[in-house]
Amino acid sequence: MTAPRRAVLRALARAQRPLSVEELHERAKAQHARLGLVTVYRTLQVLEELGLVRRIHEQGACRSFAASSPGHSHAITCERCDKSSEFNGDDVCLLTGAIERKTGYRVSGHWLQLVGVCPSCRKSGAER
Amino acid sequence: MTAPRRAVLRALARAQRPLSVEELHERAKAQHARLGLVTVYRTLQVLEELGLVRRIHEQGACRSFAASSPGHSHAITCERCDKSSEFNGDDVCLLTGAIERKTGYRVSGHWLQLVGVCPSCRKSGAER
DNA sequence: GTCGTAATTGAAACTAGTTTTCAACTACGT
DNA sequence: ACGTAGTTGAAAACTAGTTTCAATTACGAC
Repeated sequence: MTAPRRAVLRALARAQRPLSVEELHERAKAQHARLGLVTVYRTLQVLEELGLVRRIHEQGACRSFAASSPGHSHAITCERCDKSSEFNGDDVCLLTGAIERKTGYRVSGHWLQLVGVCPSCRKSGAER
Repeated sequence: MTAPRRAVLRALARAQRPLSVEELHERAKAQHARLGLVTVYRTLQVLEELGLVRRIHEQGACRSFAASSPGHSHAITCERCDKSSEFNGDDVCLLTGAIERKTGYRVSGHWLQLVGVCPSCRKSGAER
């Protein structure tokens, strides 16, 4: 555990929304000025393997990352402010039985990404 | 609707698994020899907007595409042979209520990608 | 505290993937 | 057959991500 890695972790932990590698680099440099972009990539790779970070899949590319709690969970991202939260994913597991029956596949894994409007944007913005 | 586009569509329609842009280019060239890679990119973009093609999101990058039927559905990909199928996604919509209560977000969209073992691989391979 | 080793770092070079540019070409309605 | 708007492919430009390598750093053994 080195200073550069701590800087990346800290920037990720503080973020309220998924960050691209570039953004993360910018922010983490506040903690550790001579941090290299390469180290951000490498640190993310390690953290992803450890399950501490999740990649956020979006429409086109999938280049953003967010901190993730251990255990089975999914992310929901606000379409207005990009803020990202997690929720427990056990409900989804209940669906696998139905899906196995429908498709004939044996389901071994899944992931789900949700988009919505977060509570504070619901208050401030016009309700649809 | 031009010959190059037809070639791309045809290669996609025939594929039993998601294809990368390169693979698609290779296969579509069988129909239209001097097809440019750029055209494949452009055609995919158009088809994606029309909802005829879906991007398959995988562990690391998300670079494969598969034909998709219109309407709300999700993809499931076989982890052994990569074959990809679709299924109706109405079940998942039932979850949004529970998720809205849990997170406070208003859910406006989602997508789900599943991984599993397809029927024919289940037969041939050793059952776990 | 000092030493040694193995892992980590950052810069630069490199590769892969994707987009833009632009002149030539093609589909399609007139 | 003609005109026009949209499409095409090659090359160049660009972006994201990876590899290489010498210098640096963490950390356990002494």
